[in-house]
Amino acid sequence: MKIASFNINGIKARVGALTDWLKEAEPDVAILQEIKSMDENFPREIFEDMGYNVETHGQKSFNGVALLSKLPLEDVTRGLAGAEGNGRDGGDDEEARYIEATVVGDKGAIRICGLYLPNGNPVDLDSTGQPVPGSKYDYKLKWFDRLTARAQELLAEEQPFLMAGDYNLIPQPEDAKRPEAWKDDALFRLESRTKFRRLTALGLYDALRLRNSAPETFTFWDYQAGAFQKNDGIRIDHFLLSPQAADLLTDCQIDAHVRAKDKPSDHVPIWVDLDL
DNA sequence: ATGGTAGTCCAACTA
Repeated sequence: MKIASFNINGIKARVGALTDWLKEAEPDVAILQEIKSMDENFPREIFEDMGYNVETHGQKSFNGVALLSKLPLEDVTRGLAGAEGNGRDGGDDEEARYIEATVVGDKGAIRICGLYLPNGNPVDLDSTGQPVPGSKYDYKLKWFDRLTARAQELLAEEQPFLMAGDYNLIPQPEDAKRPEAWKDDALFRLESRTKFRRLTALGLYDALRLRNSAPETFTFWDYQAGAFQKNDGIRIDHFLLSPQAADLLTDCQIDAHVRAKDKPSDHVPIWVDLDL
């Protein structure tokens, strides 16, 4: 079973690039981020005509996640528990960033968690260096805590699951062409990386690093300053696998060539193949 | 320090 994640940066602008890649890559499941569309405006028929079931969790203009699957999407849930009602998440995930569903393959089921973790910039700190409550950076760090809580719940079930998407997080210096340029950025600051490390330390596996130790392996290149041509990128789109899912992993790849096509997203797809 | 690009949807925000 081939499961892919792709931050498409706007479905309206990406219908062509997305359908081209789907035809070429033929994933069984595609986890999408930044659809930037309300549910009723998502062009679901285009993907249904390609044989995909479609579940969206959208909002107007910003964020928004979706699942496309050739197999039925069961027990779909939208939003991540634990919102605080701090005005930014409205107490119930005002920002559409999370969706879950179960897919059943020939050899068993897997719970698929699709996420678009907050960017977190600008980093807003008080005089003691603590993130300002209610700031974007604070929201990012708290969102990590909520995701970690959900991972703990799922790990207790001891079943295959994965959490995939745009984590807006550079795990290590080798995951950026120019790590020094990111040292004070919410994508690389120590508080953010500590949260990511705490999540993986529960016992989740970074699928790419189970299969690939090649240098300069990135999933995002800024549109500006010819970043892709210089391979001035970062690795921020990740598949984290539960132990039971990691046991099924047969491959993990990044489709970097997609970034060189017409009207590309600034992210490229990353996918895993599981023996399911 | 600014502006460089892109998407959404026409003002400004997000990345």
